[in-house]
Amino acid sequence: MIDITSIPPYKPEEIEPKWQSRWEADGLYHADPDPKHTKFYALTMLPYPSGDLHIGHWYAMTPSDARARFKRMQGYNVFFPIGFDAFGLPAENAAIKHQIHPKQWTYANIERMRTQLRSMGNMFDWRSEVVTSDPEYYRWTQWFFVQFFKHNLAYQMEAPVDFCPNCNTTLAREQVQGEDRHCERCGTPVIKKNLKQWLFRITNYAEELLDFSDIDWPETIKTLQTNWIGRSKGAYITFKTESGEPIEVFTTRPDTLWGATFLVLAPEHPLVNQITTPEQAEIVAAYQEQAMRQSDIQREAATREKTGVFTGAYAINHATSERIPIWIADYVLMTYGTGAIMSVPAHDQRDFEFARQFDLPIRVVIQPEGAPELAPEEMTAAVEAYGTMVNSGLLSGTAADKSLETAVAFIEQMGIGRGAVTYRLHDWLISRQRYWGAPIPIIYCPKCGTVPVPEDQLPVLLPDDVEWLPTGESPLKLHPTWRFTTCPVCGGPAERETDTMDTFMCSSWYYMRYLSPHYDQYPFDPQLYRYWMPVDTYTGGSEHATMHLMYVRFFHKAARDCGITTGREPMRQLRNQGMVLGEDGEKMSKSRGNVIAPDDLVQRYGADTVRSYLMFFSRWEVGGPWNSSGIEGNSRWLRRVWATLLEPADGGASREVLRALRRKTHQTLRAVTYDYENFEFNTIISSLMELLNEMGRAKATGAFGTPEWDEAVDIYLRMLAPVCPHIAEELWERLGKPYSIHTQAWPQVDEEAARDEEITLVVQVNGKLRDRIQVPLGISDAEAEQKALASPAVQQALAGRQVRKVIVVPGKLVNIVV
RNA sequence: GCCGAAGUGGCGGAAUAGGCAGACGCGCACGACUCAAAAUCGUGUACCUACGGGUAUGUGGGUUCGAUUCCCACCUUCGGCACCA
Repeated sequence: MIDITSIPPYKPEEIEPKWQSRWEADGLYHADPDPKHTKFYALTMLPYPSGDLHIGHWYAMTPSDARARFKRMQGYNVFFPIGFDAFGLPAENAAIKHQIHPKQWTYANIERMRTQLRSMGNMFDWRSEVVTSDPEYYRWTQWFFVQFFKHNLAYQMEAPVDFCPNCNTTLAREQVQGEDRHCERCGTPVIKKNLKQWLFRITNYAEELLDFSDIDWPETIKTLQTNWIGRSKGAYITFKTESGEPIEVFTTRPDTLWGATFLVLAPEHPLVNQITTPEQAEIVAAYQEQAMRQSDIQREAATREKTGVFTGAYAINHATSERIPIWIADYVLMTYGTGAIMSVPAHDQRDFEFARQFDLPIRVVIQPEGAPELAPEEMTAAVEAYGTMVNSGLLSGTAADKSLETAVAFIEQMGIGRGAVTYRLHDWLISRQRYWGAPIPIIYCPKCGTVPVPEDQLPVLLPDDVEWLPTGESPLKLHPTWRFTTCPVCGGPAERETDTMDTFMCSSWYYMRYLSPHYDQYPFDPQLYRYWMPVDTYTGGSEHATMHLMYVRFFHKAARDCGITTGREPMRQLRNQGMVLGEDGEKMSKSRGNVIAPDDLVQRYGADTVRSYLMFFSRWEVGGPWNSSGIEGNSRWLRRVWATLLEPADGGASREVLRALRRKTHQTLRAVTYDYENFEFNTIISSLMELLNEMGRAKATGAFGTPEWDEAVDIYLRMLAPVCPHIAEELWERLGKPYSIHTQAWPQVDEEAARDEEITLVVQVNGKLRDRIQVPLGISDAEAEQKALASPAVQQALAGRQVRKVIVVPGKLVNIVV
């Protein structure tokens, strides 16, 4: 009899901290360049130190860690670093609310989160840790700004910009979201403010950003970025006012030029005041003011009635030599194209509505194929389809498929315009009127103008002795001495820029700093850069699609053009995880009381169980609601792994049982290898559960202690190690295998062992399942057909009917058609 | 309105993708162990059935010997965009 009590119980609370300290002490996860191994840079998005590691962090990081471990066992030299995106508003809000310095708040949170992160048992190389609010980090953030400034990729502009009245700062276009145009961080609707701000020329890279050919990124992210960039092909066309003032418009339909019966300018268009006639001046001014106020409140839905006023001025349509009126209307946006349009009411719905509203002429110049002949007075909507050009002078009769290029050629020949491409994308506004960020390293000198801080004077340090006003105004502006300095060029008195940088700037290059976080000659050690870059796999949330994930691509390309980086893209492969919801299916939030705290789970079940459940409960890219009883299943599974592998049993299994055990072991290995590679984490766990069930059955029939059993155990632990690193290490040791399992090689599939000897042949009659018969592998089609027809169940289903056709799918199925 | 993703048992999901629908787990039911309970182990678990079989992967069509998988139309949910000329 076997003495069950001799088996020690599985105690994750003991083995997990034990192994974590041992791995740490041994530097097990340190990655250094090694020419003998292919490098693999695995990266998970760095967390913001909000105070507590939440289940979302675990969900993002655990599968990334498991896959990094898998890659390492496959023989890659894997670098898997971690850090903190430590600048940002919450720290400052805490400062204002609780009278605690943002630095103190941030660094205390980081300390706490480091401990929590360690409890996950990830293979982070902590030597590479980066904190973006450390002066030795933001020195180089500022340095990048200076390089961009020198290469004319950073510039200052005064314009109406999006401003969050709650966060008290300007925002980039990407950080304004939704129909009500609210702040990405706090949800408050933004307002427009006329301010002088720093921007990066991301629009220079619009075309290159649309090219995803070098990278393996999810289609959804590529689509979101493509839509955000919003490329439109068309033409610029210059009209002239009667007094000879040029007005340039952008259109995607140069083929409709002959139908342009009026022009519309945005109310803020700089030409408006110049061209407005004295009689119209008052009404135009009133409209401008109203439009200004309206954009200050909120932009309304697209369905609202068109408004606008006539300027009194006329322009000449060079194509028709016609005199056409110039209007202003708020449906034309100053921020897109040239802020002016040619209005073609017959072929653009918005222009149509405007023309009907104000009784402006409508002229048909496109006749779509198959449509009844269009008559302006009968139209109830614009016809936007392409078609044959009509009423278009020399170009009349041009077919739909040629109309665009023919029209552009005509316009260019006439010298009134040119083919062009515009983008919806705006330049990246990086100025923030906040304290807790990297100061923009610029000095304003009354004599020398705008001067970058010399590189050897970086970083521009944030002063510690600051005070917050309840108004939320940046303390840097109010600091008694900090802003006053001397000009680095002439030495005269000068002032510092008091704005800090968007924190997305900090997170645009951290993957380079990880390589050498304390290197003080350059943002990174070039030798390490050559070895490790680019990032091979990047993981994180898809909510960053048009922010971080676009900025980081821009940044890398811009840095390349400054001669700093190489390669077109920073991250070769991207995968996004979904979100863990509360048990009620809603987003977790303190106010809802549905928050699942990972620390509690670790205490109750151990990190390995939490890890395996997170990888098991849903498709990783989808996520879903937490289930408190679901995790019990994973807890049971690991206890069963423990018992099945450790508890001895009697031997004496038959050859068939052992053969079947080997087959299942290697089939599982094949499936699990595929799943790790392809981010299909949930089926890794179910395959491991299945194999354990099979091992349990084999053990009950005497497999324990046989070479086949030992092989199954060995392969099992190696497959388990990336998901549950602690229990795998502990069992590995208890079974007398050499430390550490995490430096072992990934096992090879023995295809011979994995091969089925018998297969289940599915027999259908007219596509309906009638029988399943066991046949040897490699059976001929004729034999399969014969066996299928011989089946009594099939004979019954055939009921004596004539067989018309038999389809045999080798190794799978026979379908008999009658 | 435009762009994109997704709809499979009571629940999470599987089916490497035209070829056995529901793997694995949760839950539930029954049984074993126990004075009892918990834990553990075992068995069962899509629906209907006149026990022959029939019906099922959001709905309706289509292609095919065969469709969760491909095509068309529609419905629902989620995400993005918002008069972008």
